Amino acid sequence: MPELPEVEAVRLQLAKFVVGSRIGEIEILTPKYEVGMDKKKVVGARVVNVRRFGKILSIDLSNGFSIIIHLKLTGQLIYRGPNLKNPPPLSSRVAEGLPGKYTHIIFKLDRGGALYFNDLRQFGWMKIVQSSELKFQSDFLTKLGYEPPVVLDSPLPVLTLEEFGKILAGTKRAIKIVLMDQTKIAGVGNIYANDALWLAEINPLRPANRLTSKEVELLFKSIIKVLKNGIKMGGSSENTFVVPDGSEGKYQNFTLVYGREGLPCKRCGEKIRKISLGGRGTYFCPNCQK
DNA sequence: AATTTAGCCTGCGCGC
DNA sequence: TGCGCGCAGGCTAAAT
Repeated sequence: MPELPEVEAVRLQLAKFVVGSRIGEIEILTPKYEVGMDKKKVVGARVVNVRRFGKILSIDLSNGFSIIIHLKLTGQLIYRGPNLKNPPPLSSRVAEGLPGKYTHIIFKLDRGGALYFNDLRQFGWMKIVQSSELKFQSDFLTKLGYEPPVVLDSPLPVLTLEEFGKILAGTKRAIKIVLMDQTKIAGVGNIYANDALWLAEINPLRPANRLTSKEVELLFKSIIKVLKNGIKMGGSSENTFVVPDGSEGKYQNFTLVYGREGLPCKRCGEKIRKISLGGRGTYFCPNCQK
């Protein structure tokens, strides 16, 4: 499930592969993906930049339009073409080749390149907007909040410790729910919320406004730490996630607590418990996360 | 105004 | 073996 580190891994490869390419034909294979995709706004334009706003990607074009994309749970963007010299083996997470069973959109690029949008569950979306409309708190960015400082060139305003403290003090919702609220903090999803809380030794159910200032600071640092580690590992291929060259991330092999139900806590050895919180799988150590 | 819930969609694992 | 059913999950819109 692509969160900030996963989407960042996609962004880095896309920037390498498609910046400078000209968009030729666009094939939309699944009718529901025609909504918001007015092809003639982008055909013939050149890709000038690839940005990331939280979990949303923006492919910026030379003609003032941007293609914005949310991969949600199972979306994939895969590139094949001349800018990928030695493609690694296509992960088995990409079903039935390219185009495959779950390919919905194909962007034909110049010099024989192509960008494929796959999505098994079809929760992901893609739409074309004017680049000038991609502003902080705009509807097109679904009113995303501040972003934890983990990359140098994020277009969203940086989440500071002070701002983080204010956000937590303003709600009594469970801390994990708040961490995953994109309108408050952009980019943190289920995997990294679980791991950050484990690292900070804080129970996911704790009301946000009841954290001590010490805990707030530790949690802030923990969020940054786990996100940076996720980026370093190229993201987590827990589900169907792959990067544009078709290879997988590594973080799923190094999660601190996520997905470790019944396994020993990496800190104290206690059995990791799984509960449902806000409809999402929540993993924690009942001994060291108080 | 803040918070919770249903729905989008498909594959998978479970029980019968 | 095979079938149906519930569950998973990010995010939005609607309901409370």
